[in-house]
Amino acid sequence: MTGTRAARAAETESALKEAAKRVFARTGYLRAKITDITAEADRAAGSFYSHFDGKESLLEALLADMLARGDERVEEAGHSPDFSDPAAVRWHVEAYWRFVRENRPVIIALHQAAMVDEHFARRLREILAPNLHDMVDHLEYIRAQGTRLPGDPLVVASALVSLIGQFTYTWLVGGGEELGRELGEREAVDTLTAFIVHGIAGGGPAE
Amino acid sequence: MTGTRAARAAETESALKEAAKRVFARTGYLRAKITDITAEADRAAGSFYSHFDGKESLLEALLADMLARGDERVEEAGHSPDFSDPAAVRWHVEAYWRFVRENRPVIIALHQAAMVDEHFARRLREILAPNLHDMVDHLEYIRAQGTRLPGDPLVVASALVSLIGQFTYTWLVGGGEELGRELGEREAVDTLTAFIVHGIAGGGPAE
DNA sequence: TGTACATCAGTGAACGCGCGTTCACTGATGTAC
DNA sequence: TGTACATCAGTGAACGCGCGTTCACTGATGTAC
Repeated sequence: MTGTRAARAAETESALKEAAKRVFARTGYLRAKITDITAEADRAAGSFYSHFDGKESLLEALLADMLARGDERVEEAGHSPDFSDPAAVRWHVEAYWRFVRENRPVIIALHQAAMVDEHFARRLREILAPNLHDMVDHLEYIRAQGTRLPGDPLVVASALVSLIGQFTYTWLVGGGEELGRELGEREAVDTLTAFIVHGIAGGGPAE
Repeated sequence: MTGTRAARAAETESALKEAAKRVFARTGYLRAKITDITAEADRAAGSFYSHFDGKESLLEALLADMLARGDERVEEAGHSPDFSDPAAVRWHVEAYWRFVRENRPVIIALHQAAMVDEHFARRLREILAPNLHDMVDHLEYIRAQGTRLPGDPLVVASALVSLIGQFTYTWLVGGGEELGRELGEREAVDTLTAFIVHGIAGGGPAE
């Protein structure tokens, strides 16, 4: 029966990826040793190199998986460009919050890799760029409708991305234990949405 | 003449610290080798250990310097607790922006060290905590005045810290080249201030 | 003021640890005839 | 269907590179008398 070998290899590869995610979530990407990952996956050290060239190539594979799942999602969900509508803002905030929660280990790894490796710094920017430009479009849309923005659309968009990105990271990755409480999705999304809706449109209509 | 020896040692120690800052700004903290620092300072490798126990102890010394300078600053500058006044918000935004700009290498190093070393993760939180609690106080103040906040003061304060911290990091440390433009202090502070003032107070007075 | 000795900052070659990576080997699966 | 051989996934001990850290040494500064 052919295919057993390939199946065994695929199983090991996936075991290594799952193990890597657990190790990244526990120890972080930068501190994770190859042998930590193979041990967690119950394989010998050498096994790793039948599947990946190194830790970077493993992370690249995890990114590909994550983005593939993310893309399916985007297909299904259309969203309103009208940022004066709180529901449109909420859609973005919620999508990002869930994305980070569901991909915590890979997000952690990518952030850490980006600090040390120019390749992953670029990769991180590439991944965030569409989101940023989407925001710029939305902001230009409401400006055309007569809303006075707090600044240049690109600068305001980068403020939105900074806010949503770092807030989410703080509570979901940092865990928020250092802030002495937990924060549920509902409250997080509500607060960010209200803050952003008023923040970008609070200047009222331009005269 | 006594004191020459001590002076020489002090000069080397400070040369190592200055060199470290240049290396951290160029290569980052995590990638910086001890010998990169000693070479940059024009000293022999072994010299390093007459002054510091290792890279961590060097960073701790740089943090102490930074915080000492920061504390002088806080002494002189009183600030208004009334966050419905844009000037009060602006004061915070501007202070943080300048702090990061003036301490870029140490900020970079601290962020990177915090990713890998629990000690520096705690240190980073400790350094940001007073700022966070100051924000909480200001938010509770305006809420007592009748402003309806977008959420719980602690959560909103963490949003403010996230926004200001990440926005500043993006433009001053990332350099913003990836966003295709430069951003001056004036525009940065104006935009953040307007965004925040409306974001926290845009809900109007509570009924 | 001079001499003899002690101390100390700085040097840089050498050592050794940690960990990524290799590679000869095993046992199982697949192929040829 | 059976036998002989080839291929391949996985193993884990061993190798070796990079870099932090040490340490015997140098020359200058400080101290004692």
